Amino acid sequence: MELAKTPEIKEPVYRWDEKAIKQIVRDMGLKVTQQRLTILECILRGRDHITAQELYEAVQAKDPNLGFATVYRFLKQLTEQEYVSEVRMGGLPARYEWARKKSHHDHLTCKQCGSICEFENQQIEDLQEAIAKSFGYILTSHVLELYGICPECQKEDGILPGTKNFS
Amino acid sequence: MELAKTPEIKEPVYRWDEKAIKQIVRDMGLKVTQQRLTILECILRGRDHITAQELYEAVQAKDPNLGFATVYRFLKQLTEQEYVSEVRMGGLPARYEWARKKSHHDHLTCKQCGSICEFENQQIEDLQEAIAKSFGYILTSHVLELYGICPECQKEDGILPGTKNFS
DNA sequence: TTATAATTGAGAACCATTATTATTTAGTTG
DNA sequence: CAACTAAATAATAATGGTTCTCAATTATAA
Ligand SMILES: [Mn+2]
Ligand SMILES: [Mn+2]
Ligand SMILES: [Zn+2]
Ligand SMILES: [Zn+2]
Repeated sequence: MELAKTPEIKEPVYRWDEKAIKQIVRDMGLKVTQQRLTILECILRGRDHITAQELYEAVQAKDPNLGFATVYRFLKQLTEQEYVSEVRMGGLPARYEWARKKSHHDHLTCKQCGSICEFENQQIEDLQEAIAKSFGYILTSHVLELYGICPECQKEDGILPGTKNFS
Repeated sequence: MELAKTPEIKEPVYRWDEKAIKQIVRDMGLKVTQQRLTILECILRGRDHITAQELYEAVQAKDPNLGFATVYRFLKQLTEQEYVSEVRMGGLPARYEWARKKSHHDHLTCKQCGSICEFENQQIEDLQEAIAKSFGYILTSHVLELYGICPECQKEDGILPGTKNFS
């Protein structure tokens, strides 16, 4: 199931205790509110590559009063300050991941079931730089998303299209 | 201004006369309607990397009755049958280009003014294949978009952020 | 020409995201 | 601790791109 040959350098979960989480919010120059702590907990301890909607649902479980806009607002701030990074695939809703526990990577997504592999490839990164330079551009960012059919879905001939486990 | 070191193999414009355009629609297995001819004319003779909205406006100039949904509908069919390809950048509106006059390419976009360079790089394509294979995936498609600052905008220190010429 | 299935235009619906605003609250200052 | 103020929140409306619905129209095959 978990075929992610990830290059992720995962910091252990206990790194993210109450105190550490509060410190993140302070470091961001924002007020420490229970809402922000709850949202951060869900991001740090929940699934990776989460959508705003999914995050909202996770957060709801802990605090049913926590509003919808608050999740989006805070997600935006986290993205701006590069605590999380936003992964956009086609016209689909954006997905978010904690950016500071992994090095830069791109994604390979199964079109059938949605499972995601992370990879990094310095050769491609270098080629991108070279291309930009050849046009006289200063490269500031890039999006590289690969789509395909994962080994699981190749086997089963893909009759489980609703599974969608964006791991 | 036009710095696009494009690899495009442009077929001359006169290739797209009335007859040829009608034939495209027939080849698609669709009925030949004046609306579809008008839309195709605008795609084939108009600017490249056009948005649905821009296309709609171009089409409006020729036929003010031609509806909005018709443009989207036909664009989708064209995309499905790979007559045009859809380029999505982040959360921005999709842009479309006639896919059958150029070979596959990716895009380098200026964040400031929006000008687009097209490039193809077989090395990157090969690496993508290799990555997918290494995870056991069958690669079906990919998105590679580079973003940066174009030479023009580097000069002028970028005080013309509204220019947006998605060439 | 007729029959019929495809196409159209208008507008409603949709969905992710952002903006607005009145109310509440965190953090500071005394 | 109490008072103050700027920041944050929840609810809700608005937005913008895109898709859907459906009654009316039209292209094509027989
Ligand atoms: Mn990732
Ligand atoms: Mn192009
Ligand atoms: Zn799969
Ligand atoms: Zn530029």
